[in-house]
Amino acid sequence: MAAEITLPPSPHLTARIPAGGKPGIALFAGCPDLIGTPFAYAREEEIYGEGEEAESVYKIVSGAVRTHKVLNDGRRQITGFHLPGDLFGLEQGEMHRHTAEALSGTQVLIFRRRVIERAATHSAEVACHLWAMAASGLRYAQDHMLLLGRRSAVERVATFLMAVDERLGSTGTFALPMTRRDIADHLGLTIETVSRTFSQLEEDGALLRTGGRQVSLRRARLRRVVED
Amino acid sequence: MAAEITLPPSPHLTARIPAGGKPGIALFAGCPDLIGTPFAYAREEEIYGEGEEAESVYKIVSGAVRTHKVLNDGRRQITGFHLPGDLFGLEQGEMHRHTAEALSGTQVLIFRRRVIERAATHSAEVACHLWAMAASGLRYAQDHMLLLGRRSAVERVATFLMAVDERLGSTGTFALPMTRRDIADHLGLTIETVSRTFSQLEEDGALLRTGGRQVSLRRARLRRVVED
DNA sequence: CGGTGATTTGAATACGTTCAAAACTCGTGG
DNA sequence: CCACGAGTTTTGAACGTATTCAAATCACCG
Repeated sequence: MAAEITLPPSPHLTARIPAGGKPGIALFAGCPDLIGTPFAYAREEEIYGEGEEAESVYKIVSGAVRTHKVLNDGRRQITGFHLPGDLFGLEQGEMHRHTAEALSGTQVLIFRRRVIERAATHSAEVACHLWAMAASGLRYAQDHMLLLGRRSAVERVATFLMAVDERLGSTGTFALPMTRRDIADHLGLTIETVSRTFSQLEEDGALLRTGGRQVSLRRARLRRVVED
Repeated sequence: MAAEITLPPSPHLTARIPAGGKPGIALFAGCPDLIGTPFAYAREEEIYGEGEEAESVYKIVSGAVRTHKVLNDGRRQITGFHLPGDLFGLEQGEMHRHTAEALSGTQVLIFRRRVIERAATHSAEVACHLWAMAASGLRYAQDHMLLLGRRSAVERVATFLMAVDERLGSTGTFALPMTRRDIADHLGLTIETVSRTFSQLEEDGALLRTGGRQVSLRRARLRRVVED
């Protein structure tokens, strides 16, 4: 399934690339020696699976990726969505602790984990970068724990929409890069509840749906829903 | 409230200290230059608050600590419990992103964050330690996301009991160091649901309660409840 | 334009919550 | 040593939010 051909980049996300300057092929801004190999995955293609040996680390050039964990009966928790510029698959340990799949056609740069790890043992700068990455993931995960443990369905969906808007450039109008199922599995809800909540938010004038995944947010109203 | 006197260490937790050898006063095993100052907190005392400047990092010598986040209406999510040998309060950034409080009388070693951060920029070893800490926190948080987003009340409580047992030495019999409210706020439940779930697990023969917080686990049965 | 998968909507159900009160623990003082 | 009292935990009953099961509608790709 993996294709080395260049896939057409997903239209709603590529706009972000220039925001951080050209992504280049280096892992970190100041580390020209950590070079990645370009690669591409098709929509819904698995990039790596939970339990596999963590050989590679990925940086998104275009497209979008989800990472998740599953229980043996199929219940799934999406631990994160990753957009252009984001790194994923960076584990500290030999194994991947979740599965990664492309949401849409996705171009990445692939780095060898061993090389990065070795660089970290020699360079405090690289190691600090790795620390920063892990710390930022930790902040996100802890915020999400609060959302999953203590927020209602409307609050979860409203929070999610505002977060996606911000990561997509804060235009207030965008196409969601993921399905209702993905949203549900990220927010700890069912697709039906997510759908009903979208409808409710639309009735309340907190958003507008114009066909499919396209949404326009009324940010002030959404903020009032979350209210913290 | 903060006291420099030596408090009697909490009896159910101190047994763990020898497991990792004497904790000493250094932050990491191989870094004798990062020295901590002993300090003690009383039961229920706040160690630091969300939003405060993160001046210090703490390593527990005896006792136990919880860290949490709150919404403005009081809903609380406990992001972690910390036992002897554990580090907490290590942020990457100027601010604490949660509140830390002592569960019982707790002795800690205090380190200056600035010193650690500066050491990290010079020493790849220190920086790698910090990465390892953050990565281990991230693994825990992501596992907990799955629990909060996708597991039932019984599964959450059973998972929690097994995890506490393991951290307390895998004896199968111990006193829970935290209240029902703390457990509830960690598992995204109410105290009533936690209590009812304990009762149900006892009926099912998965555990035995002998007064207050003392429990004896039937691990095989608990494992069957979680079943993954 | 047809078909397939995604999304929305509806009705019934279930799980966990809320509100209320009883029972139990444990520290304190008589 | 026992009794008291405050806080914690347990139990009960009614309720509500999100889930489940089912079906209709919509969007998009060929």
